[in-house]
Amino acid sequence: MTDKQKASEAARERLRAVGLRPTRQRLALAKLLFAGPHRHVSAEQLHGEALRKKVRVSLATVYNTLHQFTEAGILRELVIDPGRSYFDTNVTHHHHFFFEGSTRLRDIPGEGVEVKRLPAAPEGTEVARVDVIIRLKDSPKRRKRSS
Amino acid sequence: MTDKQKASEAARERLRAVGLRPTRQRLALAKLLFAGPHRHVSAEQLHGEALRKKVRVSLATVYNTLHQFTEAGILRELVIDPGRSYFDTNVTHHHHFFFEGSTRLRDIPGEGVEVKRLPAAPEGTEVARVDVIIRLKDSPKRRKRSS
DNA sequence: CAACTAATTTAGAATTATTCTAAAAAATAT
DNA sequence: ATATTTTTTAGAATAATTCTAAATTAGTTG
Ligand SMILES: [Mn+2]
Ligand SMILES: [Mn+2]
Ligand SMILES: [Zn+2]
Ligand SMILES: [Zn+2]
Repeated sequence: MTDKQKASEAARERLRAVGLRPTRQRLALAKLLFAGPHRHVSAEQLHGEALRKKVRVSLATVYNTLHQFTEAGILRELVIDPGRSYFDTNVTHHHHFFFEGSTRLRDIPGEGVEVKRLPAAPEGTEVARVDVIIRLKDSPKRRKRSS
Repeated sequence: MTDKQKASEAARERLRAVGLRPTRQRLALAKLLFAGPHRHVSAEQLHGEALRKKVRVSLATVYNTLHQFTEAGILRELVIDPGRSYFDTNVTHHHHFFFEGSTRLRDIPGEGVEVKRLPAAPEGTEVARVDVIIRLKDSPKRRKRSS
């Protein structure tokens, strides 16, 4: 079996597992998202990729699909940048480096950070998720000695 | 001296300290933001409050002012909710509870959370800020015993 | 398969938050 | 006062996202 076929199988199986019909669009998007290593994509980015690969799919469907995948638990939505959401194919416990001024995100393994002494969730609520975002800026090459 | 006068003085002094001209609009917004206890506001919210208090100010000026205050270090911008920024009058080190499905934020004192074993910032970058967001959901009243 | 029903996709309009533009107004400096 | 610089503003523009309602497609049943 070719790699392409394997990716198709995997995508089909993934949709079946979460109870979503394996439509042409969803299969194509699932392949783009889950074929290679983990990634962080915006809706526009993914839509662009699909079009480049000659997969005809509307932007509305990309949004619908990303939200369906998120609800199904095979994607995770990240809010990090004002005015744009990212979707993360890595739904295991982990945190993020964010390079300010860019759109780049890098994973930090879940064991790589410990969040200690979390206060209890307020009465009537429970913790849905803990997000740690480490915002990075370029470090100045070298500080001039002050005059 | 009345409380009102004291708030005006304080606002004027705050603007002077960061080198922003004490215009009518900036003074009014500074009073709304910094008079009482710490708060988390969106631009629209603050604009609404100003209008209710008969302070005539445009929404564009509210945005300009919030960004200027942020650059000056007397506000901090929080990205938590897709499609809307909050501005935090508490610029000391602290983290947040966020009540999903609402727009409510609650501070967690900086000492209340410890982030341990942070990996080093990648080469050429340095940590600008570490944000910890604890996303809360309503806890179910009581789970029915499974049948 | 054919017919049916329910789910999905889509184009395009609408909405929302935010930013931009360029002209008027206000603040400061001379 | 006059001049210079900064600020404000209305309104247009932009960008991401959501909505609507009609067309298409998938799964199901006879
Ligand atoms: Mn969403
Ligand atoms: Mn901003
Ligand atoms: Zn990630
Ligand atoms: Zn806060």
